[in-house]
Amino acid sequence: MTITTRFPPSPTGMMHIGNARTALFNWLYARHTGGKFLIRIEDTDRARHSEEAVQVILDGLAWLGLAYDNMPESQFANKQRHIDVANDLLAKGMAYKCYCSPEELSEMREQAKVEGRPTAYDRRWRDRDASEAPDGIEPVIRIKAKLDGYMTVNDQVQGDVKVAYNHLDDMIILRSDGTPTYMLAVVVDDHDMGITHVMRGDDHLNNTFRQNLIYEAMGWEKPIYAHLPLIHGPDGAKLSKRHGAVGIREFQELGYLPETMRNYLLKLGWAHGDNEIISTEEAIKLFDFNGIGKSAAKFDYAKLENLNAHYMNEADNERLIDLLSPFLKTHHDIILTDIGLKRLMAGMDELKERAKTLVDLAAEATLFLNTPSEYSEKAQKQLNGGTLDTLKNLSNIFEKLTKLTTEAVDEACRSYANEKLEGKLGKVMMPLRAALTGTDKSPNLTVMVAILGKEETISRIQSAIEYIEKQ
RNA sequence: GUCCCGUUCGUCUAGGGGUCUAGGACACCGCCCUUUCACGGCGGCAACACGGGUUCAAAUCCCGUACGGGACGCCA
Repeated sequence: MTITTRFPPSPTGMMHIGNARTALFNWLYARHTGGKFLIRIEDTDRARHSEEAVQVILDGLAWLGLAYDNMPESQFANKQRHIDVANDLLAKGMAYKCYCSPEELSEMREQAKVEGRPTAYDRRWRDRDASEAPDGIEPVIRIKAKLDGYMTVNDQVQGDVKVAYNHLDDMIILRSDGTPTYMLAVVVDDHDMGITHVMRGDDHLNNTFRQNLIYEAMGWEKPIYAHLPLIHGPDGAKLSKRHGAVGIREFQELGYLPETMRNYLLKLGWAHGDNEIISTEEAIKLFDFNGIGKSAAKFDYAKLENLNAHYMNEADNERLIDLLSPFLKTHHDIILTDIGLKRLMAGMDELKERAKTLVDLAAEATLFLNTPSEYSEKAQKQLNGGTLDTLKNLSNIFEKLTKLTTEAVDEACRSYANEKLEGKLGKVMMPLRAALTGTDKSPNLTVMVAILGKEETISRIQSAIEYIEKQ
């Protein structure tokens, strides 16, 4: 049998990082075993459903590079099949009609709470005859759970987990309006799609027992389960918006690379010895249930950033420039010209080594693309009467050089420092940095000068000289 | 309240009875490199939740306690 995993998101308008990890693990396992990875959209809640919301999920998967092996299936489309199964169960006596109104049920739960009993449905209609049904109430269909013994789930992550059958309630499988519930739909779809391995969040562990009731009643083979611990925020609570970015789209917009996310998410809850940097190819080779941890992990934004710096540094220059374009546009309102493109290509080795995210990279790239429009406070301190001569002299020296290569610039700056400034290179470089970039931090200046070229370099120095003279 | 799960440095984790004076990574601190910032190099700080067992020997196995998390919908 081909190993088949699945990712069944409900279209909520965003793809939570936790779901992204679930998708990644399922994808990895399918690739590792040479099996299949299927997508199913859990869109049975029609009120909340929208095409855009579905697209957000699909976009997220595409960005992460998780290709699936089917046409994304709609759970809603399988509605009739779910209903048929419910009726089948009813006919077999494995399910029954319950005529409780929602009000009656909540009353029952209230009462149970007060008395300290479990709040599960008390099976009051399990053995009653339909003739006792009150008027005007459309029944729901509930599954009949066994009353004795225990169900054991051999979870690939959690180990053997045992629950008494009588703790499982007779859950609703078909609503009073005739629509199937999630519990029924997942089981039927997973079975029909030939899902062999169900990997999902820990929060579904309890559901597993109830869902297994359906597998057992239908005589279907149950899948192998693996329940992943949840991802928490720094404060230990379920990761949510108040902790910072949680949607995969947000991470994209913050300038993280997909390979970073894959590596980080993989390591969050899965480990292979001391390996930290794991390529996707390696991950496919190594991924297994053994490496999955049992406890919830806190999301660490600092570590993510560090990893991203690593992958940025490794990334291909042309690809980085492609990825950078939208950031230049949205953050700096820059559209790359031919000259800009050339400068970035020349400076990318220098730039990418320094940046942690594409947002950082865009900001630094700006130094190559834009003439400074203002000088930062620290830059202003470098531009005064004391450095005016230095800048004027540098301008002349650069003017006379036939070609501003890194070596030539370096040589010129050093000998100027030796002759006029007691060998203090910083006294040459810091004013030059301020003049060229408008800041006190920048990539290697000799590289910058070489990339900017004679005309642009001298023009920027001249602007700084004018600025000083106006003071 | 009921049921289920978890607990190793601040964080992610390695560890599956002796090799653990508990290893790695991020963060933090210090030094070096250096024209700045960053990178890089070197070094440092820092953890087996607690209490009982089992055993010659426990971070590793068992039980309990505490704490944390999750589930208890005609949502998915």
